[in-house]
Order: sequence, then C-alpha cells, then structure tokens
Amino acid sequence: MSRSVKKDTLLKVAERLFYEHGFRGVGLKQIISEANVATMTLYNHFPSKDNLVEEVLRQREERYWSYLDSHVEMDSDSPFILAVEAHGRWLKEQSYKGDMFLRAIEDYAGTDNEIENIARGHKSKLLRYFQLLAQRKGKDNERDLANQLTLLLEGTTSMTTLIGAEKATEHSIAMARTLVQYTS
Amino acid sequence: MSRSVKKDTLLKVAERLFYEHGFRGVGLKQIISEANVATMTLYNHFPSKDNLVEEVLRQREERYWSYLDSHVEMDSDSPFILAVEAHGRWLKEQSYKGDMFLRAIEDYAGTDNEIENIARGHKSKLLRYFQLLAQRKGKDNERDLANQLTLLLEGTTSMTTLIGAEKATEHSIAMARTLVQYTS
DNA sequence: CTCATAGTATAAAGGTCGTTCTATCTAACC
DNA sequence: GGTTAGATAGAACGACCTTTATACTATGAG
Repeated sequence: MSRSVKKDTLLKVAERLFYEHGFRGVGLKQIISEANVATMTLYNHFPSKDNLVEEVLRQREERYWSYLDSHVEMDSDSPFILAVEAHGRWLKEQSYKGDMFLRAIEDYAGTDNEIENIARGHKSKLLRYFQLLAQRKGKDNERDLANQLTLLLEGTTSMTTLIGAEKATEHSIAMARTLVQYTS
Repeated sequence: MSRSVKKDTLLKVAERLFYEHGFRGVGLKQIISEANVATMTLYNHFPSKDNLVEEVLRQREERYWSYLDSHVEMDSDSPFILAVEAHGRWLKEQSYKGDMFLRAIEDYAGTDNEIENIARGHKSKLLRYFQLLAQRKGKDNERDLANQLTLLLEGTTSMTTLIGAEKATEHSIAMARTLVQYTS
C-alpha cells in the first residue's frame, strides 16, 4: 500500500474535529484517541500539529474541487448557476458550520505560517475559477461578475450557519440568476 | 465615575486582541499585559474568561448598531443601499479581518455557552433589521429580500479578507441595487 | 482618623498543551 | 531462530493556560 491506513484515518478524524471545534479548540490527544492510534504514529506521519493542519487543508481543497468539477459542466448554458448549486450541495453534505479555510486564515493570520498561504490560495482559486467561467461565456465585465459570484458563495457559506444550507442556497441561486441575466 | 476606567481598558484591549488572533488564540496574560493591569483587576471585573468574551461581544454589538443607526435613515429612498454602504464603512474602519460574531458561533458551538447565544442573537437581529426595512418599503416578498440582503452583508464581510473592504462593498452595493430594482 | 474601595504585585495550584522518550511488542526477512 | 525495523502504549517534559490565594498600597468619604 502506498499510503498508510492509519495516516488516512488521522486525516479524516482531524478534519472532522477541526471542522467542528476549530483548530485551536482540538488537541492532538483527542485526535489520537478518536483515531485509535498511538501518539508516535501521528508524529511518524506528521512532524507537527501545524503540518497536520496543512495536510488536512490540502486534502479538503482537493475534495472540494473534485466535487465542484464533477457537478459543473463548464460548457453548459449556465455554468454559474451550476457552480452555485454545487457549492450549496457541498455545504449541505458537510452539515456545514462555517468555512474551514476562512477560519484557517483568521486563526493563523500574521504568524508567518504556511497554513495561511494554503487557505488564501484556495480563496484565490475560487476567484480565478469564476473569472475563467465568465471569460468563456464572453461576459464583458468578467472580473466584476467573478467577484460578485464569489461574494455570493462566501455569503451562502456564512448564511448557512444562520438559516441552513438549503435556504441559503436558494437565495444565492436566485441572486445569481438575476446577476447573470443583467450582465452583458 | 459609574464605570471603572480599567474595566473599559480591558474591554478595549480584549476586543482588539480577540479580533486579531481569535478567542482561543489570546491568553489572559497577554490581555493583562497590554492593558497594564494586574491579574486580579481583571478577575475583579470579570469572573472568567468566558464572561469577558461575552461582554466584549455585547459591547461590540452595541457599537455596531449605533454605527448603523447613525448612518441609515430608515425613511430614505433607499435604506437598503445605505445599510450596505454603512456596513462597508464599518468593515473598512475596523481594518476588518473577519466576523467576530461568526467566529464566536463557530469557536463555542455545542458547548452550551452563553457566548454562542449572544453571537447568534446578533445575526438574527441583522435579519430582522432587513425584514423591518422591507416591510416599511412595502416590498411583497419582504422575507426573501431580507434574507438576500443579509446574505450579501455576510458575503461582503468574508470577501473583505480576500479583496479588501472597499472592493467588496462596491460589489455588494452593485448587487443590492440590482436586487432592489427587480423586486416588486 | 477610620474604613471601605479599587488596584497592585506575586505566586502557586491544577490542568492541558504540543512534543519527546522509553520500553515493549510485532512481523518480516536472512 | 535470530535480527532488525517499525508500530505501539504510555509516561514524562516543559511551557503555558485559567483561576485562586495572600498580602500590600493609595485614595477618598464620612
């Protein structure tokens, strides 16, 4: 086997716990305990907690994009709407309680940390993704539209904490339709 | 004097530090040090760290609403736009790095904590605020519009981390105009 | 003057954190 | 069978955390 099953378990457990209680709110002890793994097993695979956080973020980013890619046909009539819908479904499936990347940016801001870079990289990619879509559709103000749609996604994520993923997504889809319609 | 100056200093310093590094990322030691105050002075005014967090949130909420109230004339032609604008200016003045209330909800979720209640209360109030505005303007689907505008504000806040407060606000204002225009 | 109030300094209890060390066990290979 | 490399459990480490305890100073009101 190319990758240890223990390592996968650790990543999975860590992602869930970090997601539920925040990076600083979860100790390695809890992760080790719930993963049924010895302390040294963790340190054999990850040199530090920070490194574990980094790999969790990388893994999550990979899953997010493969999810989005599999749900969005970029050459369809309305790839924007598909993207917003897909994002909403992702939120729902995660029983979402916030944005892990945004939290990483905030929690590790100003500490000269690779963690922040990874998280910011994800956000930038989201922006570029919508710019690419707008470009393909030949929208004039592609940059504005991309920024606005990204803002919508971010808003959807936040609102999920307040009114749930379904409702939040409904609203953002409605807004996205209006936007795309009135943008040359 | 009705309120201690030391207490005010503590609240001010704590709010800034919590805001910059998160609730769990800041220790009382640091707060005490930067406020030039003895340990027992803090504990004379706040029975625990959780209680300090609560009071910081309450104070911040108060400031936020008085800011919004002073910038939004509810009977004007476009109170919605004014609210979005005011929110943007608030973000800018805070040199914003995220939403303190959202972070509180996430950091203290599921711990049966008063902190979470306060933070959620703030979010609910935001929603009700826009419902009230929509009602006054006699919008048909006032509830939908209120949800959408709240989502816009949340998105603006998140996007600030990525592209700054000015740009984020520009985009949300543009979207808000479109929305209000095409809503009966 | 007396006495309460507010703040100060210092220290330590008791816990948890991330990390490392030790010592035992397992399993594969020669 | 003996050797070796890696995984395991669990203790130990030092740092830091929140909270409490004790004792001291300054101030202002009655």
